[in-house]
Amino acid sequence: MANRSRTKYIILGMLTIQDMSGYEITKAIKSSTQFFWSESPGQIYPTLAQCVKEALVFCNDEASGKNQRAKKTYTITEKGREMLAFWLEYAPQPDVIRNELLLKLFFGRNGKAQDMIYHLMHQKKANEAGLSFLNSLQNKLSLKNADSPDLKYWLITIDYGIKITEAELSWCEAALKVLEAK
Amino acid sequence: MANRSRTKYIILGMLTIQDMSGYEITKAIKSSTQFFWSESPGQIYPTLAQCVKEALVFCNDEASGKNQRAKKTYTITEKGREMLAFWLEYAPQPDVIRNELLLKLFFGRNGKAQDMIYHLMHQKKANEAGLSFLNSLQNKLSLKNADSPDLKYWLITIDYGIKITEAELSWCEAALKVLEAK
DNA sequence: TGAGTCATGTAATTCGTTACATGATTAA
DNA sequence: TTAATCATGTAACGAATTACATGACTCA
Repeated sequence: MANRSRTKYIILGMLTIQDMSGYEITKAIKSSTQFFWSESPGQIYPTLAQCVKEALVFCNDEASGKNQRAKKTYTITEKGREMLAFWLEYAPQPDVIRNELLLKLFFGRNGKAQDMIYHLMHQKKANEAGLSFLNSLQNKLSLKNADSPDLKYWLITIDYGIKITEAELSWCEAALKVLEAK
Repeated sequence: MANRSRTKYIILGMLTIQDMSGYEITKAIKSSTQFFWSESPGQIYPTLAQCVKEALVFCNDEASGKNQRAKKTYTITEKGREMLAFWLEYAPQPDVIRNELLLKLFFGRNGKAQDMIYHLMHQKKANEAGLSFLNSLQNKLSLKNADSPDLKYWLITIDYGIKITEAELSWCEAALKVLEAK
């Protein structure tokens, strides 16, 4: 089943916010969607080139003779907007879920309880850091984009991050209690 | 960076519970770890063969002359147990997180609000079903494995599922309120 | 006798990451 | 001047899924 990749759509989506270069798209993903969607640069650049070929985006080619590695920015085309809208209509496909911490815990009795406790403490700290990142992101976004039609949707995704991280944190604490008892 | 696959470890782990065939391992994964770890049969069989080659598991070969497709069961070896224990010590590696529902919502203003509401309602139903599955799994496991040293760990993973699903459910409801409010 | 499930395995293909190569610009 | 970051891109590789091929057993 070909074409299951959604790199194309995150690129198109990012370009609805503003014109960007491949590098900027990569950075934008890292700073805003990282907690529910990630992409590597080695995926972004070829897909971007493919989007140009399909006329979904337009390349504002600044390639002067001198600088071969000049920054190129991309603009989404009408066709690109249509493709994005079309994709949005369809039911999201369930993604592979893989959580190595859970897998280790599931087989935990074959290892040292102390190691499991250590893994959980590490996870707890990561959750605490994640929570403070999400809270500051929430504030920053709300202030900077008060008038943006995107804001409502962005806040929904951040709310997801916060609720899930809080739940994970409370699970960590409960699990630690179970393993530390006795 | 080779050998990042953890299929080997889930196979070894499953074989610490009891001897199983490849088919049974696949089924066991589907019925117990599916909500945090999945594997496809096309991954299980070759990895199982590899484990035999590395002497991590032993094949109880019932291959009589007649039935070429007889069920083969596998037993974990001492070396396999060591390998599993070794893996358990190490900090879990962060796995790729991909949530297409979130990605669609993030770019939601480029689509119809009604579609986003529909996607969320679908997710809400899936969470409700998941919750009832996890609750019955919790009961079944507790009764059937009351004396098993694995039980404590298994319940921790189920508790994760329940807490996360509940959080997702409450997020769905909150998000629906935001989007349905005019 | 036909459907469904039990059961094992392979091949093709896709997806995506990592590592590398290259070079410009900027701030200490 | 040198380290960091900005910036684009390719090649090699690995992981994993899907689809397919094969065939036995069981139950209605």
